[in-house]
Amino acid sequence: MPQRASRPRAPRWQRRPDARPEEILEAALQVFDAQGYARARLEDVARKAGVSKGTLYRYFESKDALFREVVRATKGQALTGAEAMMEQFEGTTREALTLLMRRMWSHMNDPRHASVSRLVQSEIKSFPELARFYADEVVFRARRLLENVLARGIARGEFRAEQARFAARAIPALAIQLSAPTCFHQAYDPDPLSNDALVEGAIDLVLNGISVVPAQGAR
Amino acid sequence: MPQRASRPRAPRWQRRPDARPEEILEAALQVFDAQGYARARLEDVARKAGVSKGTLYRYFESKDALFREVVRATKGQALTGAEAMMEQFEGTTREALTLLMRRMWSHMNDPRHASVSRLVQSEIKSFPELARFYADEVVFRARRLLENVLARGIARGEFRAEQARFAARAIPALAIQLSAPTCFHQAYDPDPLSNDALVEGAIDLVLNGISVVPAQGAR
DNA sequence: AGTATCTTACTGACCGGTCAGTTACTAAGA
DNA sequence: TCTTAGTAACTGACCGGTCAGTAAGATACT
Repeated sequence: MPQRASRPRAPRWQRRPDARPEEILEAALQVFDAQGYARARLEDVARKAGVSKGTLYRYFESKDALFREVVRATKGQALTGAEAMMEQFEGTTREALTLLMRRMWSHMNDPRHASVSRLVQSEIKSFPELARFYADEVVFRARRLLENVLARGIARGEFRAEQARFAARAIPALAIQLSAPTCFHQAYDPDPLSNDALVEGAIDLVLNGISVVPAQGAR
Repeated sequence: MPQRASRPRAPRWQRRPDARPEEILEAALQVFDAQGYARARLEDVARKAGVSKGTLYRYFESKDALFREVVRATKGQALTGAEAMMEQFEGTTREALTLLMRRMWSHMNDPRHASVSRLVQSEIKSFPELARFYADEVVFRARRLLENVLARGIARGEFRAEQARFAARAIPALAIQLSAPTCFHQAYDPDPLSNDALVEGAIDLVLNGISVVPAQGAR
C-alpha cells in the first residue's frame, strides 16, 4: 500500500540534499571496507545509500574524491578528544599513557576506524593527495600527542629520554597491527590473543620498554 | 645490426621454458609493487618480462595465481636461514634476539621483501587461499621462531614469562610498520628516523620491555 | 651432415564483461 | 513556475582471458 487516497502524493523519492552526503559516505565506507577500493562499485555504494549512481556525482566529483572524503570524515576530528583528555590529565605519566593507549585500542575496535585504517594502509600509494592529508592530520598529529605525553614523562623522571622518538612511532604501529579487527590471520590463529590481552600486552611492553630502570635511584 | 650474413637467422624470439617463470615472477613483483594488484596490467608484466601476454598463461593460470606465486616465491624459504641461525646460537638470549631483530629489519630493507609484505597487507582480504598460506607459512612460522627464542630467555631467567605471547606478535608488527621502505609518510616526515635508529629503537624497546626488572635479585 | 617431421613455446589480435563517468530527462518542493 | 535534486539508460575505456596461428628447435631418419 504505497499511498493513501487522503494523502495522495507519496513521492517516489525525496529531496534531502543535507542528509545525502553523510549517508553516501557511510555507505561508501561499508562498501570500500568489504571490497577494497578497486573492487568497490559505485553502483553498490549508491544502492546502499538509497540513491542512484548519478546522484553520487552531484555530491562527489569522482570515486577518488569520495574515498578521500570517507577518510577525512572518519579520522578528521578523531584526535581532538584525545588531545583534550591529555591536556588536563593530572596523575602520573604512566597512568596518562595507559589511559591513552586504552583509548587508542578501543578506537581500533570501532569498525569504522579499523576499516579506514586498513583501507588507508592498503590504498595510500594510489592517493598521493590523501597521503599528504593523512600524514599531516592523522599520523603526525597522533605522534605529536604521544610525544607530548612522553616528554612529560621524561621531564618527571618516569621515562627514558632516548626512547621518546621511537616509542611515539611504535605505539601507533602496534595499535594498527595488533588490534583484533585489523588482523587478517585472526581466523586461522592456533593461539589467538583476545583484545584485552593485546591492549594489556602492549601497555606492559611499552611501559617496561620506556621506563627508567629502577636499578639506581627509584623505589 | 640484428644479424650477420654468416649467422643468418637471429630468431625473433627464443624458447626458454626454464627461465621464463622466474623472469615473469620478477616482472610481476615489480608491476604489482608499483601499481597494486588491481591496477597492475598483465600486459605490462608481459612486456617487462620480455614475453607476450599469452605466454603468461602458459605458466600461470590466472592473475590471482600469478600473484600467489610471487608471494610464495619471495617469502617461501625466507625463514629457513633465520631458523637455522637460531638453532645453533650459544650466547645470551638477549644477544640472540638482537641478532634476530637486526636480521628481520635488514630483510625488510630488501625491496623485494618490503614490496611483498606491503602487497600482502593490502590485498590479502581478496585472496583467502593466499591468506591461509601466508598465515601458516610466514606469520605463524615467524612467530614460532620468536616464541622459541623468548622461551629460551624465560628458561634462563632473562625474560619475563608474561610477555612471551605478546612480544612474539609485537616484533613482526614493528618490523613491518617501522622499517623505512614500508612507510608511506617517510617522504613528508618532519622528523624522520633513519633505518638504523628504527632497528635500534625497536631492539631497545623490546629488550627493556621483556627483560626481568633488575629490582630484586639480578645485578 | 643434411633435411624432413613433429612438438610446443610463443605471439598478438580479438572478445566480452565490467564499471567509472555522462547525459537527457523527470519531478520535488520553495 | 522555476530551480535543482534525483533518476536511469547510456557510453566508452579498459583489461583479463582466449585461441588460431607461427616459428623455434628437438628428434628421427637418411
